[in-house]
Amino acid sequence: MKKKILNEVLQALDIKATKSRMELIEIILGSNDHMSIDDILNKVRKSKSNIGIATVYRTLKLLEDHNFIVKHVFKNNTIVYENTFDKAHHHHLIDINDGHVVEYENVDLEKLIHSIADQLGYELTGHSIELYGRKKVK
Amino acid sequence: MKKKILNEVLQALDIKATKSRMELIEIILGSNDHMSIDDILNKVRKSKSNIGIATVYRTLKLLEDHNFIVKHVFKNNTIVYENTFDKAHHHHLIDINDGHVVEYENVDLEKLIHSIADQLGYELTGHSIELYGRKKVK
DNA sequence: ATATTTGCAAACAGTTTGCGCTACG
DNA sequence: CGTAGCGCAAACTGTTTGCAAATAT
Repeated sequence: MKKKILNEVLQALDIKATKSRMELIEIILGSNDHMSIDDILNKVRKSKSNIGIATVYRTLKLLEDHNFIVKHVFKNNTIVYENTFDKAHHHHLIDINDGHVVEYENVDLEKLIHSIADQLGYELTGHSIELYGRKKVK
Repeated sequence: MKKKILNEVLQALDIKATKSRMELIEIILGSNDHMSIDDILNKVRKSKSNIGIATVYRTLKLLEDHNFIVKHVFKNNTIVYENTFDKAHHHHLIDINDGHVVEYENVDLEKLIHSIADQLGYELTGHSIELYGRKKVK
C-alpha cells in the first residue's frame, strides 16, 4: 500500500500511529478484495508482531466509522469487510457457488431506486443492493 | 390467524402439532409485520404457556427452512423476521428514523436487475434490495 | 408404544470491555 | 512524561446443543 494512503488515513482518524495499527491498516486496506474476519485474523496471526484480537476489532470499528471500509452481511450469512478507499460507487453480485464477489456500476439502477424512494415519499439516504447468481454455463 | 393456514403450515412441515409449536406459529405468522427476535420473545414470555427459548429458535429455523418466513439483516444491524406466507414478491425501504419498513413492488426494478446479472454473465438466483431513507418533509 | 419434541442448562462463537502495562508524541 | 492505546483474559450476547422428561400420533 502506498504510504500516501496510510498517512491520509492516520490523519483522518486523528490517532496515534502505533505499530499494531499501522500493520492492521496495511492488512485491511492493503487488499482490494473483500475480506472476512477470518481472513484478517489469519493474516494477523501469521505476522510476527503480537496483535491482540481486541485491537483488530477496535481498528475495524475505527475504519468503519470513518468510511474507509464497509461491513457487508450477505444472505448466506457471510460477513465481509470491503475496502472502500478511493472506490467509485458500485454494487455487488455474489456468486452463490464460490462466494466470489463481482462489482458493477449501473446508472439506470441508481436513477430507478431514487425515483422509487421518491414515489414512496422518502428521501433516499442509503441502499444495499445485492444480487445472487450462478455463472452462466455457455 | 385462520386455522386453514395453520393446517397448511403443519402439513407442509410434516411435524407433530405440539402445543408450543402451535402457539409459536400463531405468534410468528399471525402478524403481518416484521418482527424482531425480541418482539417474538416478549410475546412468548407474555403468554401463559411455558415455551423455552430453544423452541423459539428451533421453530423459527423450521419456518425459515420452509420459506414461511424470511430473516432480514438490515444495515443498521437490526434483524427482523418477515412473514412471507401468501405474500407477493416485493422489496423494502427502511425508515432510518424509526426503523419502520415500507414494502413496495416495482416491475422495472426486477427487469433491470435480471438484465444486469445477465450482462455480467450470471443467472440471477436471488437478490436483496433494501433502500434506506427519511420521510420527505413537504 | 415409541419416536419426536420439549424445557432446561450448559456450551458455544463472536465480539466487547476492564485493567494494569507499554510506548507514542 | 502523561495519556492514548495495547494485549490479555474475563465478560457478555445471541444462538445452539445434549439430555432426561413429556407428549403427539
